[in-house]
Amino acid sequence: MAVSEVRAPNVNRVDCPSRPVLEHVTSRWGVLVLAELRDRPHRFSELRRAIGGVSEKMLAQTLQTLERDGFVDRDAKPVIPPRVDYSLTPMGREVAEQIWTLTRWVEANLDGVFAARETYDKAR
Amino acid sequence: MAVSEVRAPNVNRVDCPSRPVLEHVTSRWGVLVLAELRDRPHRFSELRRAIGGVSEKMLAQTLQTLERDGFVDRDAKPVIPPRVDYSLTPMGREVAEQIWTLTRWVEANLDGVFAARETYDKAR
DNA sequence: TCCGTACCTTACTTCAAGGTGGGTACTTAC
DNA sequence: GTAAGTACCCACCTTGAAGTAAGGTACGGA
Repeated sequence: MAVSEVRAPNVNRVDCPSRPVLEHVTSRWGVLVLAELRDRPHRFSELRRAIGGVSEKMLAQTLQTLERDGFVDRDAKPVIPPRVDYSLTPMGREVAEQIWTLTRWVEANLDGVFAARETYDKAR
Repeated sequence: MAVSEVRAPNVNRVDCPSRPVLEHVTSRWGVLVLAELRDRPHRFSELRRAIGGVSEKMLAQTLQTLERDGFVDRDAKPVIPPRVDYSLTPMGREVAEQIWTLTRWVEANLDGVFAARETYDKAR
């Protein structure tokens, strides 16, 4: 074994660097961006129109974070008017697939959640 | 077709009720709680010790939200001192499985993320 | 008698997420 | 000529999420 012990990443550790990464992909807008880019690349304003309620600021911020982490590829063409295409990297495609499954699951099981809430609320 | 059109749930809609649900399961502590409960039921303070950095307040709040949505089952035994066991409902087990896969994926791909960040940061 | 454990709740405070509105630089459509 | 689209960045301010701290209860042990 090596002299310096290399700790395996563990999200349960307060200071584990995997925490922020997980938070980026599960963030409010991160989830929706990844799910949306799953089926095809989008331009900035296309994404903005597709995802209801995102402000330009938050969309730009979210895309930057995801790009920095290596999930999103940004392709800026030096033309006027500006044209920027966002797509998933191979790594991004893997997470997006999982996120997408999760979003579809939630959509499909909404009724179950509502039923649970009714039971819960009636019990008090 | 029926007279009243029933819109299918769509996370991309601002007002779609699936949004909050998705936010609950992908919330900072929600993710970690679900992942932790995946392998076995936990008591409150067990969870608190397992998940680094949660305050009692946030853990209680997170558990309540997940219970109300029907993902977590709360079993409070009327004994002194209080004993409360938290476990996953069948619905909860389905999401937890996905969340768990995601967390493992992130842990396993941390190096890829770091590499991407280095490339990104050096480019400016 | 006071500490410690277990499972919370409430009040107070802080900090970051997010919204708003402005600016840029250029083009096409009205 | 003026408005709108494109893809942002920047500064300001509000809101809500989260942290901190303390209280509450019923007991068991020192």
